This record gives sequence, C-alpha cells and structure tokens, in this order.
Amino acid sequence: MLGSVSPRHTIEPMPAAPPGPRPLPEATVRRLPLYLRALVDAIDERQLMLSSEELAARAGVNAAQVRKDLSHLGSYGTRGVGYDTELLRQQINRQLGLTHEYNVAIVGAGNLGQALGNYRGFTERGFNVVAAFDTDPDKVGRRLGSVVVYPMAELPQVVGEKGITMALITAPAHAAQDIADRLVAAGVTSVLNFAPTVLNVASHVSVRKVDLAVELQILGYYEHLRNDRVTSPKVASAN
Amino acid sequence: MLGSVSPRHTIEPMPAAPPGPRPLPEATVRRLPLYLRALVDAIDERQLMLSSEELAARAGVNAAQVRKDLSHLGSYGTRGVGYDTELLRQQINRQLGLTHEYNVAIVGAGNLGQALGNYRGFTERGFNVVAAFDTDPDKVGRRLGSVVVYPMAELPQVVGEKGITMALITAPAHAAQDIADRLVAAGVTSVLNFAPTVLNVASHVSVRKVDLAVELQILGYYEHLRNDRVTSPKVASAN
DNA sequence: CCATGTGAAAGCGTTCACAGCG
DNA sequence: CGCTGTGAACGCTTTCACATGG
Repeated sequence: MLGSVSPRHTIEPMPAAPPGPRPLPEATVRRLPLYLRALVDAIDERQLMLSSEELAARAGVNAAQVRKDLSHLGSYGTRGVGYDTELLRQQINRQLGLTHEYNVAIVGAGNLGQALGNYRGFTERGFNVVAAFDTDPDKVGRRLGSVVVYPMAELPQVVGEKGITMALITAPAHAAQDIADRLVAAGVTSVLNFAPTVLNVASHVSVRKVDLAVELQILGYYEHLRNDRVTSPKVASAN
Repeated sequence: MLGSVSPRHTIEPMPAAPPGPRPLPEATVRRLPLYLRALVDAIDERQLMLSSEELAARAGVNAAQVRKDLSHLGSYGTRGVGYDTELLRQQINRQLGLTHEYNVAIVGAGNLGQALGNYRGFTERGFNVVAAFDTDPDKVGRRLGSVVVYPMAELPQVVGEKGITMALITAPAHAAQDIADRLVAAGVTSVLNFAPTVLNVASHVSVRKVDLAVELQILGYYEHLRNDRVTSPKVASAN
C-alpha cells in the first residue's frame, strides 16, 4: 500500500460499533475516485449509460472489480443495460462525502507547497486551499496561489476561524512531526504528508503519504529487473 | 494501492521465465524504500545494529513484516542481535537497482513540473533530472531547476543523447497519453504520471501514478465517515 | 438476450507463533 | 537468552462463473 491510511481502528476493540451506515473496503475506497473521474468524463461526452466493461476500461481496472466495488454502494445498475452515469456519479459523490466542500491548509511554502497552492485540480474537485503557513519570515505575507502565507504561530487561530479540517505537509522531513502535532492540536483531522517521514498521530486522525522519491525507486526496481533479464542470458531470449 | 504499477506481466504467458534472479513480491518492493530511508537515518545516527522491532518503528510498519520482507532478500540478519545497518543498506540498494543512477525527464513545465525540477529529494537519491519539455513557446528555453526546457519536438534526440530512461508527466490530462506515446517511442521505459488519466503503454514499460486530488478524496471519505459516526447518534456515544 | 449482482474459488499480503541459531 | 527466519493461520482482494432479472 503506497498511501497507507487505515485509521488505526482494527486494533482498538472499536466502541461497540453504532449501526453507522457504511464501512466500505479500503481497496474500494481507493478506486471510487477513479470511477468518479471516468464518469465525469463520460458525462462530458454526453454518455448516459455505461457498462461495467466500459467503465472499467476508462478507469483502468477489471470489469468484475467495477461491479464488485459498485455493489457495495447498493444496486444502481440496470441488468442488461448498464449504469446511469449521472445517477452513479451522484452516489459515489455522496459516499465519498464530496457533497460538502473541505477547507485545506498547506504547511511549508517551498517549491512543492507553492506548486500545490496553484494547482487547479484541488478546487475543481471541492478542496479549497484557504491558508498556507511557513516558519521562514521571508515567505510569510507572500501569496501562494490565491492565499496568504501565515506564520506558524497563527496556525491555531487560522485553522479555527477558517474551518480547516485537512492539511498538506510540504515541509522538510525534520519538521514534519512537529507540524503534524500542531495541526492535530488545532483540530485538523486529515493530513496528506509529502515529507519523507513516518508521522505518529492520534487514532482519530487520518494520514496518507506521498513520497515522490519512493515512487521513482519503485520504478527503478522494475527497470533494473528488466535490464537484468535482457542482459544476463547473453544471446537474449528470442522475441 | 496508490500507485498501481504492475508491469503488465501476469497476463501474458511470460516467455518461459529465464532463471532470472529475483522477483520480489510487489508489496515488499513498495516497502523497501521505506526501510532504506530508515536505515540511512539510523546510519547517520551512528547506529550499527537495528532489530526488526526498531527498524519497523522507524519505517512505520509491523516487525513481523520487516522480517518477512527482508527474508526475501536473503539472510542478512544475525539471530539474537539484529541487522547490520550498513550491510542491509547495501543489500536493499542493490536490490532496488540504486547502484547506478537514473536520468529523468520532466514533461510539462507548469507549476508542478517546476516544483519537481527544483526538488532536491530526487538528486539526493540518485535520480538526476537532466531535461524538461513543454509545448508552450513561452516556457521553452527557460530554466527549470538546473535544466533547460526544450520544445517537445526535440524529445527524441534529447532522450537518446542524455540516456533518459524515466520521465515524469506533469502536463494536463488531455495531453498525457500523447506524451506517454512519444516518450515510449523515444525509449523511455518508466513513467511517473501526475495527470489524472489512465495511460496505456506497451507491456515493457512501467507506469505509476500519483493523483493528488484522489488522495484528498480518500481522506475525505474517512473524514465524512467519522463525522457521521459522531453526529448521527444524536446524543453521541459515551466516550 | 445481455449485463448486473454475487456466491464461491483463487491469490496475495499480513500476522502469529515458534523453532532454530548465534 | 534474544532475535531472526519461516511455516502455517488468517483476512483481505481479486477473479471467476453463473443465476437473476430488467
């Protein structure tokens, strides 16, 4: 699992789970956004219906998987026909909690923080970057995308006032844990960590990580593997 | 799986697998970079030995998992003692193919491309960004980190001359497939795709994807889930 | 008739628990 | 004695294959 989230449940006995509506399998949750994207594209192309086969092709997964995943949301397909694109889009949106918008902070106004502050994809999908923070006095006060960079000291107030629930950590690794602690203390409950470090947070907070160098290292492994396959049997496998 | 790579093996009958050395489980490959990071940190702190327990804590995983993963590389631990940090680092480096360096191109010199061109983490870990490309004439010729932005037309030559084997696609979604095709035609065999689209490539090419909005959507799901748990049993669960 | 929805089977990955060795 | 290395148990995910129903 690259982005390992798993809100630490599973270990705690779980307070006698209230009848709460849905606990989707984690693997399904990770794919719903892909289906959503595919559906939005299809709707833009005026497609009213889509079979699991077609949706699978657009999302880059297997058709049986699509059906299994969607069956967890309920029965929104029509046998012999397929899925109503608009209806399905709404259902997935609802499941993912995208019916309301989220306010997001960026902590660390370096290269990456600046790029993410300007990234249109967030706002387009309902994630509003409403504040940025940095310790560097030179960066404080500057603009980053459409928002101002605040000093770290103001984090608690700003998070409270702006109703920030999610944060991106784009600071150096050595600062990341401290930042996470402050964010959680201020009331943030979801963190996307770009720093190459493990973060320890309370169990009611979700953390996902994106480590860009790790992605390249993984690609490097397969690259390496292929090169060995080709060069070691000297005369090469006919092909 | 955030970045779903799986070089399309598994489907093709696989050309009667030559005795090739190692096919590590994919899940293990994804964690090796984490162990590597943890080991480098430990070495910086002059730690000569590390138990699976300690390594697990640093990497943010379970100790049994560490032992299982490392057992795939061979027996590099000492019973009753632990793992020699330096030795293990070398072994993981070797397995990941990090003994040689990789030359990387960035295609798309927008916000994200610029940020990644300036990202120090890549060079530090042996990935040299040696070229950038963009269609926009305004961007061509500018610097991006330490490299120059070339026009797309020069991609084939530059990829060949500079020995580029990996590429990051940081362009808009609608351009991504075409870019991937050109990269593959030019000889690139590993692609890290930041555009929110499925890429179709020949089976000898590895693709991983990083979709930042998807990460937030996944976090949004758990956020949403928690809020429902708290608000729907109105008087709230004693806790 | 055709594509969904779903049990059942197969495949992976993780965790347990302990034998074995330094 | 302590920690590694590992077989076996477990649980999750994917895939198969078909009964079901519009």
